[in-house]
Amino acid sequence: MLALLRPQTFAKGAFFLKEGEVCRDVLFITSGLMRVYYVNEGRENIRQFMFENSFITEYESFLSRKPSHYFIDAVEPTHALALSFEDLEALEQRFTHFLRFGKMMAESVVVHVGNRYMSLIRDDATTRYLTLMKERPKVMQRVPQYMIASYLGITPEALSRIRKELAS
Amino acid sequence: MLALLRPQTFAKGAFFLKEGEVCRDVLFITSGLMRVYYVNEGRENIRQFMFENSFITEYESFLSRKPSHYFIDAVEPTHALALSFEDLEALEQRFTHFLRFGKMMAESVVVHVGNRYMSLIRDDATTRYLTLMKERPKVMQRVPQYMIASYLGITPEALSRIRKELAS
DNA sequence: CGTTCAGTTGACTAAGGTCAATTCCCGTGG
DNA sequence: CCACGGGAATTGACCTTAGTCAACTGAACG
Repeated sequence: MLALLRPQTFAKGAFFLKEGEVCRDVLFITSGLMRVYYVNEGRENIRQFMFENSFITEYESFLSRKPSHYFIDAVEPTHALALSFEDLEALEQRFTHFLRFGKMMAESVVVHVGNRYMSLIRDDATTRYLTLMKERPKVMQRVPQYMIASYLGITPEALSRIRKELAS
Repeated sequence: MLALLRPQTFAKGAFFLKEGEVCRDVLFITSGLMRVYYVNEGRENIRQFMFENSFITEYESFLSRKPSHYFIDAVEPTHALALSFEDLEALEQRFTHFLRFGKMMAESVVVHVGNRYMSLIRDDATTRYLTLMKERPKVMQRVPQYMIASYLGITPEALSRIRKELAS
C-alpha cells in the first residue's frame, strides 16, 4: 500500500502541473512550498500556497480528468508523495476511511475558499493583508512580496504602498 | 429511512438560518429558490442562490456545529426536505454511497466556489455579469436586480450602469 | 390615487491599476 | 574584495473602475 505513494522532488521553480495538462495526482508535501496559479493575459494570479504536511492538487482537473487551467510549481525546493487518482479510488473502494477523509478534506477546502471569497467581496486590500498576516504568518515569511500581492488579488505596487502606510 | 427527510415550507422571505444560529440541517429544495448571504455593516452580500432540485446548507456551521455567520432565506415560496447532521452521519455510517455522494457534493462546491473566486480576482464587473447570464440564466430571470448586484459583488447602481452600457 | 420600493441617472470620490523611473538587494565573476 | 547585472521592491504621476450619496422615475399594490 505504501508503494502507492511515489516520492517526488521538485527544484525551486519546477512544475508539478502545467496549464493544458491533466492533474493525475494528489501530492502530500513532506517539505517545501508549492503554489497553484492561473495565468491570465500574461499575469499570474496565485490561488493557493501549500506548505509541508499538507495536500495539494487541482481539484477540477483531478476529478474531471480534463486539462487544467492552472499551473502548480515549487516556490521552494520541495519533497512530496504522489498518489494517483486511480490508486486513490482503489483505496476508497477498499477502505471507507479514505472516503471519509477525502470528504472531510473537500469540505475543509469549501470552507476555506468560501471565506476567501467573502473576504474579497467584503474587505479592502489592507484588511485582506492584515488577515493574511494574522492567519498565515508562514506565507509572509517564506513567500516573496510580489507573490503575496498576487495571492491577495492586487499589484505589487499596491502592496508596497499598503505596507508603507501600515508602517507609518 | 424516508422519515429522516422532514418536509418544510418557507414563505417568501422566511428564514431557514439566521446569523448566530447553528445550521443543523441540509435542505433539498423541491420547489422555489433560496439564497445564502452575509450581512456586513448593514449590507447584504449574497453568496449563493439555490433553485429546486438542489441542496443547500451552510457548510462551515453544519460541519463544525458552531454558530453561522450567514443567513439563509427564501427568495420565492419554497418547499424543501430537511436532513439533520446526525441522521446524515447515520446514513453515511450504514450506506457507503451516502459518503461517496457527500464527497462528490463537497468537491463540486470546491470547483464552483474556486471558479467564482478566480473570476472575482480576474474579471471586471461587466465580464462577471455576462458570465452569470450565460451560465445561470435562471438567476437572471427569477432574482431581482439588486440581489444580482449583491451576488456579483457590486452595487445596484453599478449593475444598472453595466446593463445600460450593454444595451447600447 | 398615494405609498413604497426597485431601478435609473448624475455628480463626485476613493481604491487600486498602469506605466515609467529609481533604488535596493544579492549573487556571480573578475 | 569589489563591481556589475538582474530581478524585487519602491515611488511618483496619472487613469479607470466602481462606490457613494442624492434626486428622480416608474411600476405594483392597497
